[in-house]
Amino acid sequence: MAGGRKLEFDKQKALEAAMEVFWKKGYLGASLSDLTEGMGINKPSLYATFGNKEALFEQATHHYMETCSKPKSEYLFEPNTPLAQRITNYLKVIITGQCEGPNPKGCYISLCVAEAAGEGMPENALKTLNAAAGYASELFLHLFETDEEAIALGLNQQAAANAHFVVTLMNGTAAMARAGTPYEELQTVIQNALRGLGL
Amino acid sequence: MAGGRKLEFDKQKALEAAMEVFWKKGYLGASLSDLTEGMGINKPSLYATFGNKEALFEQATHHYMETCSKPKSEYLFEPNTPLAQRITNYLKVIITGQCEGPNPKGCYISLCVAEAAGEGMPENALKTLNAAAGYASELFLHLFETDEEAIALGLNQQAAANAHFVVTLMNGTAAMARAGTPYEELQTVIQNALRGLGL
DNA sequence: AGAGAATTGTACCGTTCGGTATAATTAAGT
DNA sequence: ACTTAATTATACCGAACGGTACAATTCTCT
Repeated sequence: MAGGRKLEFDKQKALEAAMEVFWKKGYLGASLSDLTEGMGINKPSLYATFGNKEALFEQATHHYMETCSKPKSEYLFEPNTPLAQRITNYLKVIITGQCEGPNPKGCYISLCVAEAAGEGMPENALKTLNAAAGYASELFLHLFETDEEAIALGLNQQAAANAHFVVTLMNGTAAMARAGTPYEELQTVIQNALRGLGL
Repeated sequence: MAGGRKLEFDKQKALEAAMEVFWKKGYLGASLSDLTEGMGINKPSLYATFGNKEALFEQATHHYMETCSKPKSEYLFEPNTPLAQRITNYLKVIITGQCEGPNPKGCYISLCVAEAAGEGMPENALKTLNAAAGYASELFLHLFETDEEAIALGLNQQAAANAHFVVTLMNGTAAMARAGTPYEELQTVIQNALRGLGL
């Protein structure tokens, strides 16, 4: 006993489109008109499929982390690769993602976190965002504390400070990329970053 | 032949308050209700005194640059002080301003530039913002190209790249500060930054 | 074919947005 | 005291906000 009209759009494609809208406009900056237009559906379909704006944001944020953020972390743990090379590769692909390609410039998370500090963001959206925001810090903290070469180089002694440094720089490249700085100009900071870590 | 009722508020105090509202909420995020409430005046007074939201933003941005941004640059040109010390002092006061005090966390310009990339910002506000955004880059470019000690250290050879590095990091600390990172955790990046410059 | 379930488009809800018209105040100059 | 100029408070404008009711459409199952 079932039936009913079929969905006329691809749920995953629509979520991807919503992610791009939030990426470009932020949570508060993205209106329902922006979203429905970008997703190619109308409001009742959006609400029936994703709940409401806040729930859609949570799903879009999760999608961003899973498809754009987390996969890049593999570069940091590539076997048989010197630490400096791994960090270089990681930062290169991060900055590339911030500057180039079809996606909006900058970092989805960094933008929305900046927006969130101005208040006006609903509670669940904040929780989702805070969870995502801590990911990069924990990633580098874990790297500097447990990586064999990092320990040999003494980076584990000030693992937290070193992790803060890299994450801060990545937030900086995100801001610069969003402001329009091209990859070629931004990529040079990788060398400074490695020197700043003593590599 | 004059006369008329006296202004019941301090123009400069009101502009200062408007600056804080934009600093906290961004341009689009700051509603007229936010502004009038923060400034302690009502809408007709705001429009009579400052023009409209966009004109008020231009004046608030100018006020920010003159009172918060530019004065700190003196630390970079303090006589009889080693370059590393000057940069350290500058970054310390910058990060302090981003993390502590009565003002909103982070950087006014960095926030609004991030907002501007999402479109929806009026033209004159964009122009004002772009002019302000280039200030820090030019400052460090000028420092690395003309400072005696910088030249002796060879920092002028890659002056643009080195300036980009510092400015990128400052945008990063602004983002971290806005997200709530305290001064003590953020201040450690200064050492990494100096090492990254070879100092 | 017909009944029931689900999605669609349209039109609307109350609220807030940036901005303003109007009229009541307050002051200066004659 | 009276006119005139400027600021104040209130109330309002059309548009856009997030969200929803409703009816028409499209499907599956009997």
